[in-house]
Amino acid sequence: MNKNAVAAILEEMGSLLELQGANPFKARAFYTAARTIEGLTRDLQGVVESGEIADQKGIGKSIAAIVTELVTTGRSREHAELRAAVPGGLLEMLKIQGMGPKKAKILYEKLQIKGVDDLEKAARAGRLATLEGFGQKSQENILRGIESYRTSSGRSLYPAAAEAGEAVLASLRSLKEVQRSELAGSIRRKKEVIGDVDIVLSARDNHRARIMEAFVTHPRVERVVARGETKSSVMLAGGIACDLRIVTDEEYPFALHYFTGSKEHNVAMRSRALRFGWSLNEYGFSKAAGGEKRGKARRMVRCASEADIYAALELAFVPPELRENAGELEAAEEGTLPELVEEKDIRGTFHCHTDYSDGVNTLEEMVQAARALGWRYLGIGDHSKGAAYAGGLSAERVRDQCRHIDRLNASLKDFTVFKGTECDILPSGELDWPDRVLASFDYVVISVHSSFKMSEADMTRRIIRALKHRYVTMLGHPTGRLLLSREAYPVDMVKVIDAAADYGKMIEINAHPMRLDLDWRLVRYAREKKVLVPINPDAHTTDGLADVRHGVGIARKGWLRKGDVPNTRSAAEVTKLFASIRS
DNA sequence: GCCGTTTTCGGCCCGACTGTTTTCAGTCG
Repeated sequence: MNKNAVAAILEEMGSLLELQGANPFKARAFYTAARTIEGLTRDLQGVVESGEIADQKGIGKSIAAIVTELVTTGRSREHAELRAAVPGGLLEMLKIQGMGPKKAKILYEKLQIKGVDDLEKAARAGRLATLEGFGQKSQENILRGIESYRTSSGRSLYPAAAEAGEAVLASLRSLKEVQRSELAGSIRRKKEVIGDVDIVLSARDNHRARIMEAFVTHPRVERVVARGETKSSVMLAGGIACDLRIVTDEEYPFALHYFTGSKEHNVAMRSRALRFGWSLNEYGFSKAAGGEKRGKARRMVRCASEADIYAALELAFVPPELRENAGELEAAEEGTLPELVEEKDIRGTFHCHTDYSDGVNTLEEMVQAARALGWRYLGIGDHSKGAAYAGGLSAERVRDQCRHIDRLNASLKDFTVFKGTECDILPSGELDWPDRVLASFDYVVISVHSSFKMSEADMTRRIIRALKHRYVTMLGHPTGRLLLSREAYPVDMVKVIDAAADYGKMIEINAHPMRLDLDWRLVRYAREKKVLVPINPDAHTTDGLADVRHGVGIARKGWLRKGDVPNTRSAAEVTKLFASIRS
């Protein structure tokens, strides 16, 4: 059993424990362990076999035994017992907004409700409102929750959520009452998948009502979920949830920090604050209850910025992208936080399309757009012949395009167009171009565009075989996730990254808004394995080139420095890099 | 169930909002 499956089972065990009314801290221990397993980049089986599993943070004797059992036998007795004790449908009910373990438990015990369908029937029949602790409003909210659960996954890709959040933020910022404001939450942390949009702003107390009114009546708002003086929640068009929090300007740095998260980072920060004798919340530091017992209380510190909060806890400022409690606090304490790659470091990109295949714009238009971004080069990667659905080029058209690029290069000053291809990886792992054609490019991107339904083992073998090919430069859209609603094809990315490290190949971060598919943990793993990670927008239009910014966000989240991203290098250095990968 | 800068017990982050209460529990982030 692989780590994602193990993590999912631990997660489920946490929920089952909550549904049983077990000690909530016990349930939390399972959630924490799930997160730890999920974040492992080493082969879980190896970690289990060597016995190092029990050394992992948040995994003790009991959970180590469960994980070991899961990895070696594919099942866990304890999990099976929990499953037998709690109807599976209750787990699904927890996904409904406003429905937690306590309510689910009551509904099961009093009304024998065992799942979402039962719940809907009971609510429609008005049977929920008769229960103690429930009422007419709860019943209506539950019905609404069921509807939105069924119509949307409740999660968006980063680019869509960021666009919606920026639109709402921009109109709030136009109000003169607003002092400081920012998108917080997972958008600020640049997660590839976003649960909701969080906005934090500061204003004087007597201005809050007017700002809150502007927020809940914003044109993008479809429904107001909750409305208070300092906090409101709405549903934006497109099923994107959005929260606004208003604080005083003095509280602002604390609120921004708090609502940026992650939850795990916050918990670690609060624990650290307690060691200083302080309690940390979204409003500031205060003397911890029983502070004298926990440690000697120090003088309160006023903080004008997030950096001041970290400084007060004797930490370097942690960039939002790193706040996952994945080693960033230790690095901040030691002063070893990385200098992350920035958008301004990008000097070109390697995977975009022109009207030779399925792109919209001409070669010249794409080059002009790249120059307008201040770039120094552009790599073209139109589709190979087998990609008929995407206007794949014939060998003759490749020759035409190469000559076209030569002519263009001769006319350009201080700008280089690289000849590339996005070559299909055939189901066998062979490439869609013969070596003779591959040799005519400066570099080769390879991608899977067919036979998505292979087993994980076969897909992994297929990709690794293709990656090994001498003319291959980099792997394109590595997990193949096209849309959030459609799962990625199954592939063991840890093995693929290991292979890329062995063969000296690169793996792209595909920054296309619908295809932001390289998880930050894998990006970080690639860096640890010294695999170079170019950021490619997979642009099909001139506008699409600017999508590299989404990739930069994920790169930063994966702890990438400038040197880890080859498209921060000069054209001459890139030319050398391509040549060295080939030799 | 996990953990340890007063360690093998006794904590485990903390506050807003909602809906149901008449002082609070549940949920969420």
